[in-house]
Amino acid sequence: MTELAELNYAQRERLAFIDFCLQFIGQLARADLVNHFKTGLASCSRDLTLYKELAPNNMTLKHETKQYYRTNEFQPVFEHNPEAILGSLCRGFGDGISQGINPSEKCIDATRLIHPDSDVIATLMRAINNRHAISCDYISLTSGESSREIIPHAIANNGQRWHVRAFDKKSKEFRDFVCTRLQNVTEIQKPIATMQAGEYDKQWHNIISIDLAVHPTVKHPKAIELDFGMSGGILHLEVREALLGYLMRQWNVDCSSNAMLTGGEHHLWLKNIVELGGLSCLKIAPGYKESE
Amino acid sequence: MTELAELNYAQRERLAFIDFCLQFIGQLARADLVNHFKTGLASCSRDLTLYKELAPNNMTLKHETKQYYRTNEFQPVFEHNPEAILGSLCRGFGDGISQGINPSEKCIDATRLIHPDSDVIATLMRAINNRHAISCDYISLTSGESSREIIPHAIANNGQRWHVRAFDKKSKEFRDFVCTRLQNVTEIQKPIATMQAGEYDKQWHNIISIDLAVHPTVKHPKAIELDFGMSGGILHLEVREALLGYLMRQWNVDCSSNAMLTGGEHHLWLKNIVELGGLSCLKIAPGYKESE
DNA sequence: ATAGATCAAATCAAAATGATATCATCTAAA
DNA sequence: TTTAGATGATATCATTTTGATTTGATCTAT
Repeated sequence: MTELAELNYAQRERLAFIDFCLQFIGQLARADLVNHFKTGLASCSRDLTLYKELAPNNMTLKHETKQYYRTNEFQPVFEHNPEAILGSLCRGFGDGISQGINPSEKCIDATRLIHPDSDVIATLMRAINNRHAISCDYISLTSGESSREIIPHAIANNGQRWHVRAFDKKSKEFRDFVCTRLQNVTEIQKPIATMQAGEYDKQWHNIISIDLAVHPTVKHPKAIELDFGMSGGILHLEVREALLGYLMRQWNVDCSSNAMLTGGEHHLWLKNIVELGGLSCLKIAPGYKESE
Repeated sequence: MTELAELNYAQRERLAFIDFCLQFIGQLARADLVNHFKTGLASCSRDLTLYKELAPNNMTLKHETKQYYRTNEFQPVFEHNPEAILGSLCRGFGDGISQGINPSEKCIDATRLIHPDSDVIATLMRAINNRHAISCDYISLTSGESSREIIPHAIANNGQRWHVRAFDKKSKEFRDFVCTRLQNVTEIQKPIATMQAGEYDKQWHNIISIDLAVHPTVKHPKAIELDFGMSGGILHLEVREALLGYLMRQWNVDCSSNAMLTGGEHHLWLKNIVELGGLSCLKIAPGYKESE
């Protein structure tokens, strides 16, 4: 009996592809494998035979259409990560290499309007890994353009934009910089000062426990419980302090102390806001009042 | 001279991995390849030699650290899609198969709080491909729980949730259903009526041209122009009518006729709102007034 | 009935891979 | 300073995987 673990990387990939197509498309022909992996026809037959050996009841060949079909007894051989599945469906699989783009008409991801430059990302990531500073020109929404030296230690998406978390030499504190607003980014090839390293970014490393509850104005709370996979109407999360405000804004979480926001767009309420005490990061959160 | 196109899928994948590591991490050791592809050490040496042949100036071996380093003359051999890059960095590459999860500390994607069940997605996708209806129990925010038969034709992410676009037999029109609010989903194995097919979903197929402009209240418009890659302060988009409202809400686009919203959270304004005429899909858009 | 498409299975040659041994280079500990 | 240990390169050979080709089966469409 063949075991999955015995197989090499390429073979497992092809079997995973078969598994995926059956589960999420329902059918599969040899030509699909040839197209995707640029492999020979004979290989496809072999792979299909191998898959049948691993999961005899997962598919049947219909000669009418010359395709394999998923059976009702289908049991996935591979665990497919839900987020990754949706990504693959949207992109039309890509080829695993350059993520080829055959965007699907049937699975459409949210429109991303902000696309960081990949050279900027590359330079940032290398600086992060090398523990180096970068010099750049930054355009702030409040103060406009200026040259900066910053020491980045992480990149994060706040739901809309990609930010880089970095020590800012100008203000001498850790801050967020929007990746698309960085220009002329250059890695500075020398060691950084100790206190500028990511380890000293308190707000980044401080993990905050929050309880999100269904907002009391919601008429059918079960819908929201299902959305967020809540048990007992509560979603418990552990969040970096530096990212908490963004999260609240992204999910439109009512951060008033008594869930007093109305308007219908708030599905969630930050239940333990009072216990958390004052947090400057919540300034941007819906309904948050600082002086309480 | 070896050409990229001559190589097989597995080899190209490994070379792409080398290329990616150099560009986005800056360094690479044989062990990284062994870990990722579960390959033999000798193979790694072969792959590295092959990569050197393809791009002689992209990396140098430093014996001090026994690693290869990206040179300043680096020219990527593969085109890496920006969105895919960030995904790979966040997930710690995965293994291309089950998208193995070694979440990175240095690259953090936005927190997804809503995770559609992969069996639901699978059933929906198969029904879409097979042009079949499904039966399910749906919990609506406004009207609560009910059994439905719907004919799905696409899945879309509206920035927060995954929706399925489907003909609803109950209301006899095309509507959006939140994937996480579907329960007991079953494919109905029989042909659908003509008018229920996706081709007849007018709002889905109607493509609307919109012009987004930097909101007049923004102090440093260049920051926003950079974010959205605008030329001349305008971002032109073609959007499905069915998704337009979500897009406006996702990006907080001021949809009032004269960009009258204040508050600082609006970076964009829908400049050609007047030309568009009344659109019911904009009901949920910030600042939209129906009777004008 | 027949041509055409697609699948399966078998065979053989070519290519890729894994295992192993030997050597080189550099670091870090003795 | 010397030496052990880690990691890299390279070469060789056996094994495995893959590609190409042929033959045969099944079904559709004409």
